[in-house]
Amino acid sequence: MGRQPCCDKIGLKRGPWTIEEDHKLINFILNNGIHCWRMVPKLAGLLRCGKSCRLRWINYLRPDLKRGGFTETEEDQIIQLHSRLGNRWSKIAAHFPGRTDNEIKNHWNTRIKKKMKLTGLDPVTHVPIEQMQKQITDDDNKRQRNQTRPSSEENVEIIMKPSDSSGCTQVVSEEQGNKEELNKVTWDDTYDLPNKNDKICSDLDFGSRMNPDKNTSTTSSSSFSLEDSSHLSMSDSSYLQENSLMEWVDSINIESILQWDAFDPLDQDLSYFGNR
DNA sequence: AACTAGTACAACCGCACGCAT
DNA sequence: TATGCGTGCGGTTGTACTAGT
Repeated sequence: MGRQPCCDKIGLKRGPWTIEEDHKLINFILNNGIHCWRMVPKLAGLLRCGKSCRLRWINYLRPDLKRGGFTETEEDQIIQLHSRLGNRWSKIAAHFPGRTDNEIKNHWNTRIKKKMKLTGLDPVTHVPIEQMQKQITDDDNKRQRNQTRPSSEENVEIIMKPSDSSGCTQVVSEEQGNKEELNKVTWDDTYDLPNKNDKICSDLDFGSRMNPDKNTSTTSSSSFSLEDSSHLSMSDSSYLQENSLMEWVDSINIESILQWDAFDPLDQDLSYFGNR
């Protein structure tokens, strides 16, 4: 029997999120934390699938996100980590608190790849392109001479590891590479959001997320369509852009939020959240 | 001003994994 | 052991925006 779809897509909204949806999601998570993503849209009153909510939260709404462009240092670190870990963006992102795997992946594909090509490095292997072409030619010659199938040795996954700051690489085993994944940062704290609410709110600058320094109109407008935002008055818009989430959260009528307790089928699981 | 190509990034899709039953 | 579920991950796509002509 095949796998069921993650959610019933009929009647669910797709595409860019509106401010209203963002507010509902943030509101819900800050008040209840995250227990089951599949239930989040239902309980938060969103016509989205849980997966979409999770992505929106992790990649855009999470309070501890660091917005703005990558620094040279960060780019160098990404290159080094990519040479060790390959396209394992979540592992790479774990070394950059406040950055998401999606963000790093996008930055890699749009900027760093090109930058590396310009400097003569292959973005996949981190080996100088000339050297790689020579290697390919050598391998082809070898194969033609041997006329045999590749040995199992050739199927072993290798990781290119920078041996020094110059960007030269060396080969290490995957096991060795994994051992070097130190200081891994996880986002498990998210699950304790109700308890961390104060800290999050105090650290948060919602205005800067709505109006990131890099490209003010781009990021905010891409999160909701003009059509969606057109119903907002000027005062609404400036409110959204200039006030912190703290103020916004304060302005919420908590009683109007759908409570977990109101969701009978979940009664047993809801004990997880304790009494609010 | 209008059009086009390029860029950046949010969002989606499908698969894999871990866990519970 | 097999199956189903929930979630995480990486690849890809869609689209708003910008720069160039």
